[in-house]
Amino acid sequence: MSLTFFKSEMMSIDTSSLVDKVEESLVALLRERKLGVGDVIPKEIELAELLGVSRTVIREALTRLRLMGLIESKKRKGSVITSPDLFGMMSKSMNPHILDQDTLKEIFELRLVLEIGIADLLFHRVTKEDIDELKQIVADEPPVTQYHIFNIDYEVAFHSKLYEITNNQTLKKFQKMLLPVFDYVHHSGLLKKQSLLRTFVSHKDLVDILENGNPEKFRNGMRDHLENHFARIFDFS
Amino acid sequence: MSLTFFKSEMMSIDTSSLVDKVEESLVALLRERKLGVGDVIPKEIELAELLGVSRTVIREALTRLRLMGLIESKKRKGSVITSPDLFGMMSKSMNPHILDQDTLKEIFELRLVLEIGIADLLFHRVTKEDIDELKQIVADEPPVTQYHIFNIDYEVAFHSKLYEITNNQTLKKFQKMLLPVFDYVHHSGLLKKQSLLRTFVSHKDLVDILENGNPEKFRNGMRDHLENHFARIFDFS
DNA sequence: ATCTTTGATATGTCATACATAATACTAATA
DNA sequence: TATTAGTATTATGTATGACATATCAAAGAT
Repeated sequence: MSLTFFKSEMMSIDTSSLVDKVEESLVALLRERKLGVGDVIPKEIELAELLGVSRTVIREALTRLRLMGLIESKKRKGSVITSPDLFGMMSKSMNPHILDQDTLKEIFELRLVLEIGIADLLFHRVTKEDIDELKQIVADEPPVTQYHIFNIDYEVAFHSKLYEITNNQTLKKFQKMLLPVFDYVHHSGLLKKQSLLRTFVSHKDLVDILENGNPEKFRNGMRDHLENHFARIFDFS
Repeated sequence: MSLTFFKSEMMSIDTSSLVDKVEESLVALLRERKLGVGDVIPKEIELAELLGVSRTVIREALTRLRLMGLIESKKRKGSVITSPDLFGMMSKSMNPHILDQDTLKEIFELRLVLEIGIADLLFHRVTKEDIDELKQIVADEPPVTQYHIFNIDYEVAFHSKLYEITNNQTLKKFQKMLLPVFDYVHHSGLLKKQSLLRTFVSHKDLVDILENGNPEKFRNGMRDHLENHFARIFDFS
């Protein structure tokens, strides 16, 4: 037998634990039985018998599903299937103090990408009320000084509202999760200091574009509005 | 005592389970002790004693951390802290068959947002080799017919390469995770059928823009390239 | 008929024992 | 001496049984 044979054999050895397999089995089971949101799944002991493992393993597997937001467990009632919260879990590990620097910077970039990319969604879904609300937010902002020192609260309020307008909950949750990281990176020494070269497209300008312009203009406006951040990214390396 | 008193009492009752608390305690513990990637954490029994709970509870809590990608457990060695894989967990629940329709559509949108938003990253980081590779991919594609029936494989190859050029691993992983969902939504009856109105900006056009144009042109080009998808989204509701 | 109590039930927690795999240590062999 | 084979140790993985607790439902009291 050749060495490569052994290697391929080695590679194919199942390194997953029992719980891993049970987890898969459970997901498969749910799909098989076409169980949807709201349906209760068999109780732990039954599952243990069905799959031929101990309740401990079942419980660990169920814990994972619960963690994924796939099920919710209630005493006496059992576990019911719920619509998975994609970001519920993720947000727990989205801790700036734990993430490494590279990832942090990448998340910073990700936010910029999103803000520019949502232009079309915005224009298609924005309402008169949204425009009014944005105007109100802008009106409440302190006057922009020459040095463009922005208040993080107003910054968040404005951009959060934009995500809201997209009417895309997934996107909204995603942004909410990214926020603390963005804030952290912004204030940490991870990126080059702000250059403050010139005055950029303001929030007010963006609202104007959203009201009277088109997606293309908005993308360019947003790109310019974020120039400060982009400059910090690109200057770093 | 008034009713509202009772109500507020009720509300403030901690509904979280022991495991929930232990989980928080553990994360706090790690941060407190300033444990970084690679450090081993105390063994399960020690943690059980330290926090005054059974090993079962500790294990469930550790399972969660492991699931978050915060730690890795090895027999005999114990558990060591790892750099959390933000999307490792998420990708498990990113199962088209499990997600509800609204979320699926939102993810579909998310992909479009990303592709348009990455223009600046692309232009800042693209190399001559990348351009060549893209040209090669395009050259291998079958001729685009009038009806714009695209082959999903070539589609994926091209767009994946774009994400690669951004040199943003987080973004890349994110895209990889979104792919199956996008594919699923594309083929499912969730969205309106393709309208096939006209010929759009092709992959080749995009490469040209990336080579000779600027971010703004690329964003517009990509927007046009994706017009088909956007039309399906916006026509739905 | 309504409220209270009680009991049944399924998950939550605990304790213990054993299995398994990876490492460290020891001893045998060249 | 160095290398290998075997053995012991150790921490996680799995199994089992017991009890705690919360919730629902039915029986019972008002």
